[in-house]
Amino acid sequence: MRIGELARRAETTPRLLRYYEQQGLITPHREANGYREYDEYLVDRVLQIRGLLDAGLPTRIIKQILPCLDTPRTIHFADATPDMLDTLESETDRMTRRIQCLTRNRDAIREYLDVVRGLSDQPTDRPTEPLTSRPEVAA
Amino acid sequence: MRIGELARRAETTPRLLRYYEQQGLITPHREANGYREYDEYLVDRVLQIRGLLDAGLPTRIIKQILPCLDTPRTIHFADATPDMLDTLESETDRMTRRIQCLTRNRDAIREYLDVVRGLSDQPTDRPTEPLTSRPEVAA
DNA sequence: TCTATCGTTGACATACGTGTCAAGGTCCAG
DNA sequence: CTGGACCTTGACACGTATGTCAACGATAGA
Repeated sequence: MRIGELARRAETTPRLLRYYEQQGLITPHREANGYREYDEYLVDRVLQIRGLLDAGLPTRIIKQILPCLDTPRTIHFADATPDMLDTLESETDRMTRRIQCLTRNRDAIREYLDVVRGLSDQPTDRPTEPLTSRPEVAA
Repeated sequence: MRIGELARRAETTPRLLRYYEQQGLITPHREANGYREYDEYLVDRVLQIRGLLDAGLPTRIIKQILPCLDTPRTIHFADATPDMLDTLESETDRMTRRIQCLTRNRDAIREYLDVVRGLSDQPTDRPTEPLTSRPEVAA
């Protein structure tokens, strides 16, 4: 498929697809007329790239981890140098920390929302007790 | 405490603390001489900010969610406008998606690392079978 | 054939988080 | 009093992910 269709299907823009290509994340081949030609599987790949980008990973790292994400699993020995593996290892650690941070904070926001919604749904007479400490009201 | 100490304790730089202040994330008071004076609790707060930043959230959003993260829980009615709550709700959704994306990809990398390590630890004669499909070797 | 739509490259622009530097003020130890 | 460590503000710079625009080529439908 061509760049426009991929952009639509992967919820992005042609501009960004060219950017990802320039960063080495995807490498479409070319039609005779010079148009980029994208394989079907790139729809998911681009979605994946965008997810990782949104999660805060830089293209530099994404480029390194993409080869590990192939399925059916293919081992790319060329990429599997020892310090490449170390990079990956520490990157998974960072990802774990991100996950923990996001989870903790998301849950805290949820709890806050629950309390606020609870307060506004039932006017003022319910005890609002499942809290660790009595909520004070701040202007 | 002053900016240098906070920077050290929160593993960052004075530059960034001033930036976070400018973005409205923290508001130290001032000593008589104009020096910024930070409360103790800001060490954790800054760590939290940095975690969220690293997880890909922009300061704009972090600024909105910080008031929800107070503990003991304090409800800030001033911030609890209906569309503020909507923002928070959709932001928790985005965070959930990020978490899923990070988790999926981290696990995939882990699996990859396990396979590679398995291959190099035991030379070549073990079947390497817990895979969904036989790993091919790509140059 | 004309025109609209899509593609190409290249350049410039912007937002954001961060680094770095300059010019100067504060404060403490020697 | 002086030197060094620390603080102030302000400015400029950079990398990264994006938007946008210009100038041009390709393609398909009226």
